[in-house]
Amino acid sequence: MTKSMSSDYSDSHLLRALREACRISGMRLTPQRLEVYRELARSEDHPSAEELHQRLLERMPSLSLDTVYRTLATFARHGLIHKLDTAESQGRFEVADDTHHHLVCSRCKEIMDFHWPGFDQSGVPEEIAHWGRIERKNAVIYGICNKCLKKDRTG
Amino acid sequence: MTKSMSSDYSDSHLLRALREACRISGMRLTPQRLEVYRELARSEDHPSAEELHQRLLERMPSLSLDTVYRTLATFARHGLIHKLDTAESQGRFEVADDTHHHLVCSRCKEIMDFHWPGFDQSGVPEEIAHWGRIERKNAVIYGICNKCLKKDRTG
DNA sequence: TTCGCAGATAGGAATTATTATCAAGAGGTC
DNA sequence: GACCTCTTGATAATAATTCCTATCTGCGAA
Repeated sequence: MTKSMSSDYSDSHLLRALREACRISGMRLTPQRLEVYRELARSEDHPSAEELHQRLLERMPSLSLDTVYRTLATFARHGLIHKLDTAESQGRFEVADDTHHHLVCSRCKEIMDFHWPGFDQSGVPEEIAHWGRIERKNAVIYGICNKCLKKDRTG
Repeated sequence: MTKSMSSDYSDSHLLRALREACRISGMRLTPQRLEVYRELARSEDHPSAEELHQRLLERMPSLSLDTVYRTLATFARHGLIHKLDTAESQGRFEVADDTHHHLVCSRCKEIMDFHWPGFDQSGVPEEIAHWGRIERKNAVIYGICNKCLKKDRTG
């Protein structure tokens, strides 16, 4: 959807981002990391670690699944990739009472609820108006909470 | 946050919703289900199946973890509760290239990307303006895609 | 260019989360 | 109250993810 043409042009632009991130954060650019990143960048779907591993095995027969997991975690930590937020998660639950949204601290992982009537009342973008029957919509906001920010400063 | 006072009043209103859902869908109202629901309703946090099970063991020492899992799945199927959508999921990934959002078919589970500049450009509600440093926000829309709707009609 | 080492990898084993199986038990309708 | 079917508990099985450790390597310093 998003990256409808992963041309050489856009590939290299993503690879530049990767190199840049490595340089800045001191993260090493290993062949494994490069390949994981390229495979993910060229994927039109939203693969799991397992799926990426399968796809990469042809090119890198010795690549271990664990490395894929670790690499993805590393990339996510540096903001190069996102883990999707779409339930079927490793379950956390709440009663479906009033509609609200979630604020997640990416440091301490605490989840806070908040209300957002403006969002609730807005429709959905034209682009998806004819996709099917819409049932509900939910916003998730990520950041770092004051508690964790303070720890940074003092600790 | 949301249910700041789980008073008897609001408890009973939720329990009514549960009874009603049971009546409509033919789902049986067992003591286990009642307790799982009540415990979740009174929880201020967002417990996992494991956590709920722990909390309930005091009251129902013979309650099995499996039952908690099954009950939560049943409730979710009937829309009585939600599984949260906040990453730390059972990983699906994508490169953090352009910002986009996700459309999930609750029937076939397919995930589609879409763009929503109006949402991207809107700020965040006053309520959370001082929570900490906001890094990004993401919308997830649930529904049933045309493909699945069509299957319903023909199949 | 070469060297050294902190950080990265492979491979398998261990954990953790979740589901399936199945016999026994209990809602709810008549 | 009896019956039928859906649920439960216990245990086993599977899936997803992380740990362990010996070995290797990217890359900054010399």
